[in-house]
Amino acid sequence: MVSIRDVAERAGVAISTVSKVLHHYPNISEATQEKVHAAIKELNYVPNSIAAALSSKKSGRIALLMDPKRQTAAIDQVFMQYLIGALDCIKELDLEAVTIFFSMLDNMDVDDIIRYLMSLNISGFIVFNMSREDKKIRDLIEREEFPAVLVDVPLVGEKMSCVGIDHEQAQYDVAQKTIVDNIQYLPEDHGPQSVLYIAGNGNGYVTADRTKGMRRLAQELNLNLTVRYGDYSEKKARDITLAAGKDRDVIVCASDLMAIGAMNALRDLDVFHPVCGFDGITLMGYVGKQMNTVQQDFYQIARTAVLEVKRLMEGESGQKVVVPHTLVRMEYLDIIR
Amino acid sequence: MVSIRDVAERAGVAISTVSKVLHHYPNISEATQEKVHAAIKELNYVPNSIAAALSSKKSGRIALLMDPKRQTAAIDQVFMQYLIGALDCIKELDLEAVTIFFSMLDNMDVDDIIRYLMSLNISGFIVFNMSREDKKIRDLIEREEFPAVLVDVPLVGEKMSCVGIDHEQAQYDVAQKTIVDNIQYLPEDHGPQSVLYIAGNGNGYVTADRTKGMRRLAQELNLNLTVRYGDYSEKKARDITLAAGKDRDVIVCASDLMAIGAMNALRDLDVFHPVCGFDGITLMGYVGKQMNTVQQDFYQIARTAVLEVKRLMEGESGQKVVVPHTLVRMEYLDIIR
DNA sequence: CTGTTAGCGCGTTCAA
DNA sequence: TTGAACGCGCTAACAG
Repeated sequence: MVSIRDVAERAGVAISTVSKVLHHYPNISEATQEKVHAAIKELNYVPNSIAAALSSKKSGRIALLMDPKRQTAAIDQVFMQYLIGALDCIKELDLEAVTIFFSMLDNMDVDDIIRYLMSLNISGFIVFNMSREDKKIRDLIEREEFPAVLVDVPLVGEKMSCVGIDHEQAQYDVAQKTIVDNIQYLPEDHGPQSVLYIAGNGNGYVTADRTKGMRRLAQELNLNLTVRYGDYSEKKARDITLAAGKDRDVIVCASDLMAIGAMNALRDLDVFHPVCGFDGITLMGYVGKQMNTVQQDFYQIARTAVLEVKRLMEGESGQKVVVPHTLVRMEYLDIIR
Repeated sequence: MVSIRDVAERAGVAISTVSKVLHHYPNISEATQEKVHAAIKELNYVPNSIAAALSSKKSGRIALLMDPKRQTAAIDQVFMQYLIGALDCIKELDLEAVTIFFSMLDNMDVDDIIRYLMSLNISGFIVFNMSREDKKIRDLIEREEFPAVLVDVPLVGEKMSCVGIDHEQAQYDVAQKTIVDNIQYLPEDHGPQSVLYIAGNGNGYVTADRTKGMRRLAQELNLNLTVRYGDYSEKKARDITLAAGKDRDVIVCASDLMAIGAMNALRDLDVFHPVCGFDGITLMGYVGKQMNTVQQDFYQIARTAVLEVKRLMEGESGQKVVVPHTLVRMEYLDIIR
C-alpha cells in the first residue's frame, strides 16, 4: 500500500505538503503542486480514508436510517430510490455512507444507538421514513448528538433540518387535477360533489398535512368530503371503498397503493369513479393504468437530504427545505428485471 | 469520547491489557477481565472502529456491489432483500458494510475501481447480480485483489466463492410441479405435451442452467419444448406468448415478471394455460394470483454470501455454496406501505 | 511557501 | 500474566 510518505519522498517534499496539496490548501506553489500530483499519478496513490478520519476526527460518514420492513415489496421502490439518490450524491461529494435499517437497532436503547453511531464515527445522519411510533428514533433525533436531516418529518433545529415536498399543496393539487381531468364523468346536477378521502395513518407525520390540503380543496370547491384512514394498506383502502365508495364521485387516496386498492374495489363494485394516488410508484402504472398521482422524486429528495446534512456538518444551521413535486398520469410501463 | 485509555485507567491496568481482554486473548486472569469489563460498562466504552482498522490494517468492511438500475421497480424487492439480509448478517458479525451500486462506478476503469475500493479499506466484497455484460466487474473479480463472493455466477477460485440456488434443479422442479398441479387441464390425447419456455437472457449466468433444467424435464417427460428468450422483460414475454403461446399446454418462464407477462397475454388471447415463474416476488402474488414459482430466499442468500466472504477473509479458500430453494404457489397478498 | 512534529485510538510485539 | 512502547497513515498546528 502506497502511503502519503511515499508520495512525499517521490516528489521530494514533506508529508504535510502532500496533504496540503490534496486538500487544496492555499499558499502552495504551482511547481510543488505539479510535483506532488505527478508523484501521486506515478505511484497510484490513494489516500487512506481510515487514517484521515482517525486523524481529523471527522469521518465524512453519513448514516442513512431507513425502515424497509420485510414484505412491503410495493414500496421497496421508494427505498431503492432513496438509496440510489443518497449514495450517488454521497459519492459525488466524496463522503461515505453507512446504511442502517431500523431493524438493526431493535435490541438497543437510545444510548446504545448513540454509542453505536459513535463507534461508526458518523458525522451526521438522515432519517428517511419515520412515523410517530418510532419513538427511539425520535429520541435519537432529539438528543441532537449528530447533525440530522429528516425526510418528511417537519422538525427543525440548530443542527436539524427537514426535507420533503409540500404535502399540503401536493394533495390539494392532485385532488384538484383529478376532478378537473374527469369533469365529464362528474355529475352537474346533484349539488356538491362527493369525495371520499382515504388518508394514511394518524401516526404518520405527513398525514395531517395531506388531509389539510384535501380539506382546503373541499372547502374551496364546496365538496362533500368524507375522510377515512387506510393506514397505507391496499386492503384497507379496498375495504373502505367497498363500504363507502360506491356513491362517491371521486376517490382521493394518500398513497398509490391505496389508490390501487380503491380501484380494485370499484372494479369489484362494477362502477367507475376517478381515483388518484400519491407517490408515483411504477406499480401504479402497471396495475392501475392511467390514474393521476403526485409524483415524488424520491431520488432527488434523497440527494437534497445529503446536501443538507453536509451543510449542517459544515456548521450551518438547520432549515426546512421544500422539494418540488409534480403531477403525472401513470401509464402502462414495461417492467424489466 | 471515551477511549481505551480511559478504560485502562479506570480499571487500573494497561491499555494493551484492555485490548487483549476485548479480543479474548488467552492468558488474562479472571480478575483482570472482570475489572476491565466493569470499567467498560461504567464508562460506556465503545471501541473506535476507525482506530482499530487503522492499527490492525484489517477493516472488517465488506463492499456490497449491486446494480439496481433506476426504473426496475418490480425487482427492487430483490435488491432490498439482498440488502437487508446482508446488512443484518454483517451487523451480527460485527463487520461493516459499504453499499456500492454499479452506476457509481460508471466513469472508472478497473484500476480506478480497485483504488477506490482500497481507499475504502474494504477487505472483501460481494457481487449480487452480474451479467456477462458487466465486463468491468468481471475484470475486477478476476484481478483477485480482494476476497470475493459472487451470487449466481458460477466462478470459484482461491479467494473467490459463489453462492446461489441450484438453478438447473429449481427450473426442473417448478416446471414439473406446474405440469403435475395442472394435470387436469392438460390434454391426454394429443401426444407429448407442448411447452413454451421463456428463458431469460443469453448473457445471464443462470440462463444456461435454467434452460438445462427445462430441457432435462422435457426429455424425461417427452415434452415438445420450444425455447424463446424474453430478456426478463414482461413485455417481451407477453409478445412471445401472444405469438407462440396460444396452442401450448404449459408456459414456463425463467422469471416471475415474464410469467406475469405471459399470463397477461393469455388473458388477452382469452385462453387458459398454466404458467409458472421463478423468484417468488410479491408482485406475482399480487398480479398473477395463484401461479407456481420457484421461491428464492434472497434474504438468506445474502446472509450466506456474507458468511462466505467472512470465511474467505479468514484465509479459507473459495468454494461453491448451494442455497436451498422451495416451490410456492403465490396467493393474493395484502401490500402495505 | 514548506517542513517538523505531535497526536488520533488502537493492535501488537517484546520485556519484564 | 501484564505493561511499555512503537507504529498504522494522516491532519493540523507551529516553526521556519
